[in-house]
Amino acid sequence: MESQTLRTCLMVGVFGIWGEAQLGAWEEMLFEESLSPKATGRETGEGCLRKRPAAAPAFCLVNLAGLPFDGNGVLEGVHWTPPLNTYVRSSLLTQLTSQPGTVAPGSNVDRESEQEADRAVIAQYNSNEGLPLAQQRLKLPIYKNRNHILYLLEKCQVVVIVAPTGSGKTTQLPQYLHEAGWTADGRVVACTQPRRVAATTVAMRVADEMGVVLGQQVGYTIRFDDCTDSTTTRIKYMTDGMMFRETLVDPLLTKYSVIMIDEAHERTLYTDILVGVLKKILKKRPELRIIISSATLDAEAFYEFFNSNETRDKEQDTAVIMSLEGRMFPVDVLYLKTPTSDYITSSVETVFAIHEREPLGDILLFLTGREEIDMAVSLINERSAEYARSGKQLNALPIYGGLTFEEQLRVFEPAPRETRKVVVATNIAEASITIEGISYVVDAGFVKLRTYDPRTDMESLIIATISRASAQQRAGRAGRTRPGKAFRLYTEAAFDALPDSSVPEMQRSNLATVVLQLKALGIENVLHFDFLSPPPVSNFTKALELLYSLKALDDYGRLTMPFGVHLAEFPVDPLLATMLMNSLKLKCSDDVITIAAMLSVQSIFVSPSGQKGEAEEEKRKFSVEEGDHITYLNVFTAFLKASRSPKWCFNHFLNHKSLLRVVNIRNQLRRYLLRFNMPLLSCNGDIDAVRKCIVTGYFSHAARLKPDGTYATVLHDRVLHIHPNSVLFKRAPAWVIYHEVVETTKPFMRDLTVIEPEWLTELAPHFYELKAVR
DNA sequence: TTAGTTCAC
Repeated sequence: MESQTLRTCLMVGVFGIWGEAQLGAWEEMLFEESLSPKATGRETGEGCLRKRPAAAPAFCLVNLAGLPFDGNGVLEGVHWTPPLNTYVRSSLLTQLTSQPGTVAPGSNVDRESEQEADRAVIAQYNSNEGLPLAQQRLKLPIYKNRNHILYLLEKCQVVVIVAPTGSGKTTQLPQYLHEAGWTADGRVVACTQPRRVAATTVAMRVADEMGVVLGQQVGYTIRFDDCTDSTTTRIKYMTDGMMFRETLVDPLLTKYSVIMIDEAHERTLYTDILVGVLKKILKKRPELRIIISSATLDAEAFYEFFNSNETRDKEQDTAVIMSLEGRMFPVDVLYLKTPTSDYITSSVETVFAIHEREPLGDILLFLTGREEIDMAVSLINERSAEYARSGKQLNALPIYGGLTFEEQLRVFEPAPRETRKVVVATNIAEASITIEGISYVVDAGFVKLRTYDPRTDMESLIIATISRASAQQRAGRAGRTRPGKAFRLYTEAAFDALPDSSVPEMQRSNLATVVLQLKALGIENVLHFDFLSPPPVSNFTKALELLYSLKALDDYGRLTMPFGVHLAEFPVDPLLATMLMNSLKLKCSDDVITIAAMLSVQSIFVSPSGQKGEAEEEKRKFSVEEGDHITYLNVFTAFLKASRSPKWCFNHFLNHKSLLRVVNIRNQLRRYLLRFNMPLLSCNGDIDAVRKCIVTGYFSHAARLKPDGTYATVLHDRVLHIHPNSVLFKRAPAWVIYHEVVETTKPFMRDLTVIEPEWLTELAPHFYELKAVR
């Protein structure tokens, strides 16, 4: 039935009357913390994240063309003296003065580069390679601090270690702890990493150094890959997400004697949650030791967060900061004398200026996204043709997350003789991957950042200025193998005005998962949870409302049994998990886990530049008018029918690795359903059952077509557009539900399914009601 | 007409 003829529209039910006052009342009534009875009283910082205007020209115009660098032109040389607090500065100074002798073995694995953990590790330079491992260990900068660190750990519950990349902290500290007896009596030393690749490669390195089999005394745990032995493993590397998962099983993490949170300065979501949870655990387990390892800033914040000494006697501090030197070569930093308004042009000019004036060495250029990178790459390569006769060519190569693994690999190949390599990268080259041979860094000073607006539940990608910590990290990329130079496309004054560090992910995220998992951990009063940087209250309000509407929380804000408890266990987004939980009723669990797994993986469809037309054509073969979710179902079914063939994927412009990952995730989700006593049921062609099941999770993400061709959300009447990647892009269904909204140039709905409006009131009567318009 | 980067046994 045509919905408009019903003369009805859908109205928001329950949540129209919900305000923050109501929530406040909730809070007083019922939340009680199970781990620690003491509320902190810490204020939550609402509005911590301010949106910056897109592509904000922080600088005004200057033309760099052909101007020399050294003193008499636009760029002036400034030695690297970042305005840091004293202990960090002292460590940096040692770093600068330390002899550029060798590359620490630890640094090889500190920041490995790879797209998937199952791929071969990219080989990196290690001038100590000829030495036996034991001797290499003694050469590390951290070695001379070994006993001091161990002493501090005896004395204090928390040691904050400030150590730059290459100090050896990640590989050495857990070994020192093991040697010093912290792993006696079956106890385990753990070290968490923000990235899967780091966890696996560091574990391999350490197993090597200790001469043991990986998975025995030394192991790692990441999603889908537990390479540990419950009885023999003493040193365990793991992702921070996995460590948090462990708290759900063993809230006091009793088997660990020391937990090291590595790369804490990155302030990822899970790092921040863990830090808060660990603070609680410390109160219950005075014998537990925590090492927070941070590359640069933030050390003071961690120290203050953990130090529970209320006297003025420093001797009674429960936390201490210790700084270590790194093993890096000096990097000269040069700033623009006057700002630029066009950082892309400026960056290209700078690349050529380096090429003409500086000795051999590759260049790494940081921009914000694919569009900018592709433009810069073609500008550089075009102009480089002019150098063809002189034999001194430039070869520009792009790298960003959206490229296939093979395309990414190209930046690791050494440039041909007489050619200088220019790697044009997103933030991916700041921490995730390391390219050897880089001597010059050009830093435009911007990054694309995800932000979250709780009012509309929308995420946006905005271009923002980087932090000083980021700028420093980027500059450091020039000094990995020999002294280098960093050219910052902003003034020194602009650098000084940058924030110390970027806003932690925790403060710019949808908190539904965080709230759900904290509650599963027994922390009822999530608003008063002791966060290192508390998120805005409105983000919590939104998350609590959402979980209530999914029926994961009851009227008292407690997890419902068993629904909410199961929801928290699923390693997927709560909306997705709800869809899975409801799939039994609608008899389509077998199909819905496929869809959930497909949505958990990015870039199923491949669209190589130059073959866009063919790729579109192939995609159309799988497309159905019901929308993207059912299209994904088609793709996966066809993939299985084609026996998971890589060639078949290649021919149909599908990402084989992504689809294999889907198989993996799908199996994992299936295990969860079976554990919850939910048998796998196939819809047997009843696609409507699948669509309805999607609605049971995503009813709040409903939108309807307006006469002008745009869409409006049912909830807030927000204007939305169909994302160009959607199979529904050129169609105009009257009612849709969407998986997510991403605001780039416009607010786009990504991953859509066509629905009947009646389904909303049928499947979510607590949320929607029908109301006559006239 | 479009894409920062991660993570979850």
